[in-house]
Amino acid sequence: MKRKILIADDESRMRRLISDFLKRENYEIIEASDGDEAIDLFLSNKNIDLVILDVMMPGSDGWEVCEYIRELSNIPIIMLTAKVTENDELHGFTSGADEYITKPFSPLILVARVNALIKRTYGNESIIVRGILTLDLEAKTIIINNKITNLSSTELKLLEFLIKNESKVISREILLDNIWGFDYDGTARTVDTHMNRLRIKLAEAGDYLVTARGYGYKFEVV
Amino acid sequence: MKRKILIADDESRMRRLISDFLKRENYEIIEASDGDEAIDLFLSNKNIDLVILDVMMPGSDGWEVCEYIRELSNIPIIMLTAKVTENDELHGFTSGADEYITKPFSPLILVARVNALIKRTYGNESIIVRGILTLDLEAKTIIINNKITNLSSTELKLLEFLIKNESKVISREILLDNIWGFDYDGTARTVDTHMNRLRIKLAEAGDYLVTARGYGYKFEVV
DNA sequence: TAAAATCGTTATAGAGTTGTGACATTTCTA
DNA sequence: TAGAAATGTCACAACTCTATAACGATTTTA
Repeated sequence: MKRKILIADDESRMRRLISDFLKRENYEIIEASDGDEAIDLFLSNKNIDLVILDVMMPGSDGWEVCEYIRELSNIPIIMLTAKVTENDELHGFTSGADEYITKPFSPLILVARVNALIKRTYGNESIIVRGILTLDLEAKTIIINNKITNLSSTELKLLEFLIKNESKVISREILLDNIWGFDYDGTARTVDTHMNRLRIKLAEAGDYLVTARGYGYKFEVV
Repeated sequence: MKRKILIADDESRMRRLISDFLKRENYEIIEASDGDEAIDLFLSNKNIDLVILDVMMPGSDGWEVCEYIRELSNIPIIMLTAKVTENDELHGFTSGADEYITKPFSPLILVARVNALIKRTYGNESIIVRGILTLDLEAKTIIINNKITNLSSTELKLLEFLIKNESKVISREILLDNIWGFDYDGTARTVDTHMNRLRIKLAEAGDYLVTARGYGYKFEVV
């Protein structure tokens, strides 16, 4: 899955620099040129995975943006500080940022920190949350509205596969190949039945399993 | 069990910051505003589990407090240093601290270090309590509703392994590998039989051993 | 040494899972 | 709007997996 990163810096050259390096690492980049735009973009893009904030920006500065975002989410945040002053330290502690990088910095350092933070945060995810649905891969259960339901082996594999291809329509053939195995030669109707059973177990989250008539199915949080 | 942590720092904002983050992790916090108070509080609170000391403090500084405490106890100690100097390193070696964290630091890093140190120090305790079940690894017994039952070697290893992987489903293969050994080539049915025997011994806590059909077993306090 | 405890295996009944076909329902198209 | 195509739903039979008891072999304990 391509991770989405929001960068806020008022210097366009700096944004471009960071953006280029991160795109090379296969990240998707969203750029904001000041603090207020950063907040706007954060709110309108619901699945941003990491935020990089310059401290010095017109309008809301980096600290304000950081605190604002931290109110809403535990998403990892990296602060770019021109020089660490006493003030910055105090800000940093209370604003909830995860990492600090002092300007000037080597882009490679930045990339390394981003990679590390992404991995630390999402690397060994055994619990996947999408909307009101929580999938616990270790416990082999789903939780919806505080109700725990067991998933059978096929159901789990099916749901996991669809979530990992979130928003993409997957054909029955591909589902059969990936979940039942390439040599499996049963009918495609089998997929429908299992989707039906999954929807029943997903209950209020059943709508997340979307039929794409003529193509297959996709997982999408409505 | 709630672990008790003593924090000594002369900056109240810093104390509050650390305290907030650790309380969120369910630690109980005791705050000292200088080195002498830290020593007082350490002596008057007999069951402190970990100490965090700022190096720079009026009165007795962090190193002195560290050495003092180390005379009395092997309790884990984390030092907060403004910047690591040659001198600090030398101090560090002789004062007996377990960890160093350089300011400024991310609160999350601190929390992670504290968690790790707590686990390293107290993680391998010999009495494990889960719900109505008490497992005594040294006595090789379990206690349920005041009734003591002996566990055989296999039963003990099985129960311990499952508890240490609480809430995670463990396959029979992994259980066989970890408890019977990699070279063991018996049938997976053996696990079932032992689970059955364990459940009988666990009596009212038998439900803690949950069958995950198609996957294996997990330990979970209901 | 005899009795008791532990252990691995096997057989079997029962419970959960799965695939399939039949039919109902929805959606698309001419 | 009628018919075709695609999908949803249900029931059932086949299949797989698990719980449990019983047994013999081995080890430990009294």
